[in-house]
Amino acid sequence: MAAERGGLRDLEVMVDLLWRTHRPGTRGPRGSLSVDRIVAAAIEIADAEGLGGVSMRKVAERLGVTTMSLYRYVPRKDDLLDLMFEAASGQPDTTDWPDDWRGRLTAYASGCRKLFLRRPWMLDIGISGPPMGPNNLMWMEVVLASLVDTGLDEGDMVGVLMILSGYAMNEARQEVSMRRAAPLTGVTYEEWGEVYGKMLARVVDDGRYPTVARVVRSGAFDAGSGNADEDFAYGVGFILDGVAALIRERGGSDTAQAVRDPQGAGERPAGR
Amino acid sequence: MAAERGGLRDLEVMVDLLWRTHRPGTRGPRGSLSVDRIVAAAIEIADAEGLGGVSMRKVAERLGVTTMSLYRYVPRKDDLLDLMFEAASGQPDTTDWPDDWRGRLTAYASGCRKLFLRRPWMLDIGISGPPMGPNNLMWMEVVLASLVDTGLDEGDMVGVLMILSGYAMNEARQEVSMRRAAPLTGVTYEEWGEVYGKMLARVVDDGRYPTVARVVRSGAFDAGSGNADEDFAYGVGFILDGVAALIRERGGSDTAQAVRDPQGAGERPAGR
DNA sequence: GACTTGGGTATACACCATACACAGTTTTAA
DNA sequence: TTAAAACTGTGTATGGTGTATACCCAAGTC
Repeated sequence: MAAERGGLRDLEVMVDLLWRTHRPGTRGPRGSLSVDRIVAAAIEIADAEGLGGVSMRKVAERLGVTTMSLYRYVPRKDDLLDLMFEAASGQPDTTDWPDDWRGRLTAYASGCRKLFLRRPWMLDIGISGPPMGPNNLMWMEVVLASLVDTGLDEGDMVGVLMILSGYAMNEARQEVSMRRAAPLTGVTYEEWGEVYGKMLARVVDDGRYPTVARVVRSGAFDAGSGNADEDFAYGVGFILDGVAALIRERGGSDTAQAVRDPQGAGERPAGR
Repeated sequence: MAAERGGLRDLEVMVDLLWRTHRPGTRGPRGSLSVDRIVAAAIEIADAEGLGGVSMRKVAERLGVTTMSLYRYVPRKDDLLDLMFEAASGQPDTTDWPDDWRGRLTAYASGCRKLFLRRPWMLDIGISGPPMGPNNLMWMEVVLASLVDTGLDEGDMVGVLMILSGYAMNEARQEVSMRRAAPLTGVTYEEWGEVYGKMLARVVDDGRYPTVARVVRSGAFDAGSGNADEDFAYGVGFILDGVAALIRERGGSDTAQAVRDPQGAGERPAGR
């Protein structure tokens, strides 16, 4: 499905869809459907069967209407997918976020990851552009706002955002793909590292991959061996160390922040 | 298509496919096709029409055979996609890579990015697991090997690899999606930042997104305004600064490496 | 020679997104 | 009051998709 995504798409229309800004057009009969109901139905299916289970037919069926009636509300299926992504993102819940930038960015990253782990199908939707919906923009807002007092300029902030969100998405994708493979291959997520190692061992020990072989043997790929959450936090901490260094370089008030830092930043979990 | 990827898949078979290790089975007639030819044909189509143009029928047509004959060589279309990804990756060309870890990681990242920009359809293939093919493993090998003398342990090395490759992929994805949107929306990649800003301005200035509004106004999103390559290099440099800090923390020989560092690491391009 | 194995084919199925024309309903304009 | 216009949902149709199944035939083994 992701193949041609982003190819043909009217930006203005999409923005109207994302923000539900629509001339109601008071002429004809009031529609029985709504973008909200369609998206909700599609999300229910995706939650139950994965993104592959989402077809226009099935969405329409669930709503008790014909397939084609959906097209009165959504121009193309790909647009529906974008709307699903936006809706499933929801507003970030920042109620128990700490006050310092480091804590907030940590919370953001783990919030992203949890979201993707809860709704793995979101990872199957190819992002067709920068965030434009209210929810995704709010996620963006909370990150950027966390960095606003650090002395970083806007370009830095965007860079940090991209690196962090990219990492969260990547880690989630990795974990999800392993969990998905589990049912058939019969290897659970926790055993994956071992299996991966065995798989590679059959093939890698020809001297062309000495470092890979060494790393595999070291057990560094045993993803689930330790706590996956800890591994993730370690990676995030690593990135945030970089951010701290950048802040220092830009002459920002890093020390003040560092003192307030609640987690042992450079410390990495024993398992890794 | 990407929906159910990784769901049902026999790992052993896939490894055999990726490494072309197959009992030739000398009994029946020698096949006129081969995995190589099939993958090559599929890649030609993807290069010309994008991943959406790749169907089993069209691949078969191009090879002058029936659709179903392909299934004698490739169990499922998703497997063919994985094989395409592996084949298109090719072996990394490290001939003019520098010797220091920083230079090598920089070269790796930009090699990744260039690869994805040259073959955007690779980004549309959902990664179904860790790298297992000879080419992708070699990419992994060259990165890990670059870090082997830095004092980082294996877990660190894997973490660095994931962050860096994830960033490269993400940046490429962003750029590709903008370029793809260009034909219809009429906005070129270079104008995207401006358009994005205008789009958001219509909707964002309600006080709920003060930081986003500010960042948009600052022009930080004007992706093409400066040199995209420079922007990317800046992000990579930022990550590598973090790596350097980690090396220092682990007691590795960072100073020696830093001296050999060919690029002004912390320096960021003016455009950003 | 009989038998096994595997390659390529033909057919068929279920499903997909979506283009198009139309019927019914509601509001607006004349 | 009437006619036009706008809008919603339906039915039908088109041209695709991945792949299961059964088949025929060539090539090697016994």
